[in-house]
Amino acid sequence: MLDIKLLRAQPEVVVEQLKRRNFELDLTEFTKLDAERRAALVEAEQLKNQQNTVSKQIPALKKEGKDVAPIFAEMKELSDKVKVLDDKVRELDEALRQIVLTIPNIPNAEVPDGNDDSDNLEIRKWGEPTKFDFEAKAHWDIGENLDILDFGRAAKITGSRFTVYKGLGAALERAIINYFLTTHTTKSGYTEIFPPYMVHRNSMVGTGQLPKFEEDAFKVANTEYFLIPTAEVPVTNLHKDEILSADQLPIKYCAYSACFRAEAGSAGRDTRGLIRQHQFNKVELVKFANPDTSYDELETLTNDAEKVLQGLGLPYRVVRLCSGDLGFSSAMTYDIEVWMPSYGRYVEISSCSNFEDFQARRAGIKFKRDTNSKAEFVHTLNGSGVAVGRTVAAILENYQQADGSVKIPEALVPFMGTDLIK
RNA sequence: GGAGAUGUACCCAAGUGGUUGAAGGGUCUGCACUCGAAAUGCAGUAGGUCGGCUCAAACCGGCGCCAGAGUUCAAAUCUCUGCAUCUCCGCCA
Repeated sequence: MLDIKLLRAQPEVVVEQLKRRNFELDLTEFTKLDAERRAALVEAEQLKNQQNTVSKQIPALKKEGKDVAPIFAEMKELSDKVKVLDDKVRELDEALRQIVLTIPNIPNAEVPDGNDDSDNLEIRKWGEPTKFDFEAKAHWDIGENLDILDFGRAAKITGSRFTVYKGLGAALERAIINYFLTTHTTKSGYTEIFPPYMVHRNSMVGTGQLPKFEEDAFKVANTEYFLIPTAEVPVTNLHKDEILSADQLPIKYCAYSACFRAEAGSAGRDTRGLIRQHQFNKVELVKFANPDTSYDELETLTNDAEKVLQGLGLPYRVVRLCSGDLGFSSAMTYDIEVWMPSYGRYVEISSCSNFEDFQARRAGIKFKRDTNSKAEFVHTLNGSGVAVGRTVAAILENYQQADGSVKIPEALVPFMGTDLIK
């Protein structure tokens, strides 16, 4: 959520900044409602002040035996007026909130201008795209040939965009989760969280999935709960409505969770294999940072995510998303893209973002520089560290052998108990 | 799922309709005393949020006793709904 004071004071600046992400912001309705709200609020507050003043005198007047009936009649009128005005303010508040909640974050100045992912800026590359002296297969074929992935039976028991992992396939998924969490907690200083997989509406609003993108989420029938699309939602909301102290920052959490996405609007895209599923596993990194250093924290967070890909020996590159490709809540995002031989290109495996105070304002997450200073919003950051299913896909494809077997990256062998799937 | 109880500030806790601007402790902070600390004394410890006036601060006002709705001239206090916690029962991994 943007600062309402900024929308008031410099609307033209906000409109200009949001054009960079191809978002046309029309503030006429906002400005009108905001002025109405303040007028009604000031009037209501003046009347309430009058109510309070008179109410305080009533016990004394009663004691003196004065007739208070005429005063009560007057106060009744006042009270009715206040009720009308309060209702009006409440309605306007809600209307304004709905407007502000659907305005995306302002891109950071360092974000390159652009329309879509073709305008993203490559920052660095690690490793070289894998070369094969035989005809390389796609991971869905490798997985089915080795009898470790079963898309057909997953479709039978649930539907499309689900996968059954079997045998060493299931073991590989589990080993990767374990390797990621172990690395982040022991090498990079993150505290592990295991969160609920369902959250209420307010949490989804706090991180920015709602109200705008409800169609992307799974809502649990007969409840007001949503299946989490990422551990970002419960983990960021851990500190909702809290005031932290500066010496706690940065707070660094990592969390494994299953993630659930409706994938509305992506019909026909990535229909084969593990790339785009309704349910997938992910280890997420989340930081709560002092605004002064949040961009340094974004760099280290991205590096922490890269670390696990380096450990697995998977070639990747890091791109800075252009303004048009930026997510709703983000001020700046680095995507980490792993080399996927079947696609013949790099494919997103992690998205690391600084949301600045956009989520913190929605969720009420603040900190104090010291005991006497005013509470300020923290900056929140997160990134995948990294997507597990896509890692399985990348390992199957990049480590496949001519005989159809797949070597296990050395770092995973202790977690797998074997160095080969055949 | 059933029955009962509870929800007041950083913590404990008083408060059954009006001068509550929420008692009293604890904690913490400052000051005094002290070489320093402890003890003691004094002071502060309701922050936050939304507004007004402002470059800003100061100042002034609205809200605030889990959340929301209601009754009333007036609600921490009465009523309803929801949420959370605790105890017991049922069920269950």
